[in-house]
Amino acid sequence: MSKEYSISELAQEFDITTRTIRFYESETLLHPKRRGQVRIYSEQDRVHLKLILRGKRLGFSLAESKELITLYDPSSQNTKQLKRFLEKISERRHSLEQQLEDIQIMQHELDAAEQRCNIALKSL
Amino acid sequence: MSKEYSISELAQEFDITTRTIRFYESETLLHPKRRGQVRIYSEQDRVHLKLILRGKRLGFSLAESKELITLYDPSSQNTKQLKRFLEKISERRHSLEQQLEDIQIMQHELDAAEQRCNIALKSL
DNA sequence: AAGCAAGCTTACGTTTACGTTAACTGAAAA
DNA sequence: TTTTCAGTTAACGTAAACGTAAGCTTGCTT
Repeated sequence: MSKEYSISELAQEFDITTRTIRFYESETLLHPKRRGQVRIYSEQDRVHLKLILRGKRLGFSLAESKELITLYDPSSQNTKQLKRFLEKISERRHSLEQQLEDIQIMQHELDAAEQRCNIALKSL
Repeated sequence: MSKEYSISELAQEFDITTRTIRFYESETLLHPKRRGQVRIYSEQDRVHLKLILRGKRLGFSLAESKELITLYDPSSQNTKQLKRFLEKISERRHSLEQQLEDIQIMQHELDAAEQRCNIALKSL
């Protein structure tokens, strides 16, 4: 049996609140098991949470992250679904490439800004 | 004299609404001139708008983009300010590097998901 | 002169992503 | 046994980022 986690373990590991984790569940992004009424998280759940948080850092909405998780799920789908998923993947790829470009531009701008600052500092 | 833009010109160019542009102004991220009560945007304003939208794509809040614009402004600052700016630059750089890593991971995941989809499609 | 498009202000509405009590439960420690 | 702690549901609150609608002005254009 794979490892199990409590809600506060995950909250600590990822530096978020338990409220946040429960909220993700209420938005059906997570589906922990229950022992009585207490939530038990599997390794899969943990991976899903990781995906959500990574998505967040990339500016994805929860709805988008939810899609990503579905897309990540190797469960059975029909041809039409799979083709839609491939389209989604392509969309995401474009978005990521745009972000990559944005990041590179920003990094250059930060370089330039830093230089200007340092020059200004030296001239004081 | 550098070029001037109307609000709808910019809205069209960047595919946003005029409401959005006015909102950015109300949040003091933009400072267009006025001809009467009509807003006139300079090339600088356009660049600032560009920065804001790039920030958005990277998941920055408007407050953060506002900082970036200030940081981008080569106006006169004292030593303390400049040092704070350098810190901010360093923070941003870390954030961008994290994002870069996230993007790369995601791209690999998309690769894998795409493969799985294609394999599943062929087996039908 | 009349109308229409583009712009303006004001203000309330909406969605997303949680924060924040409140009030309860069950297990464990003192 | 009492308290404490981690967990639970339910519900209302909130900040950010605009959307939307009303009602007004201005500058063409027909």
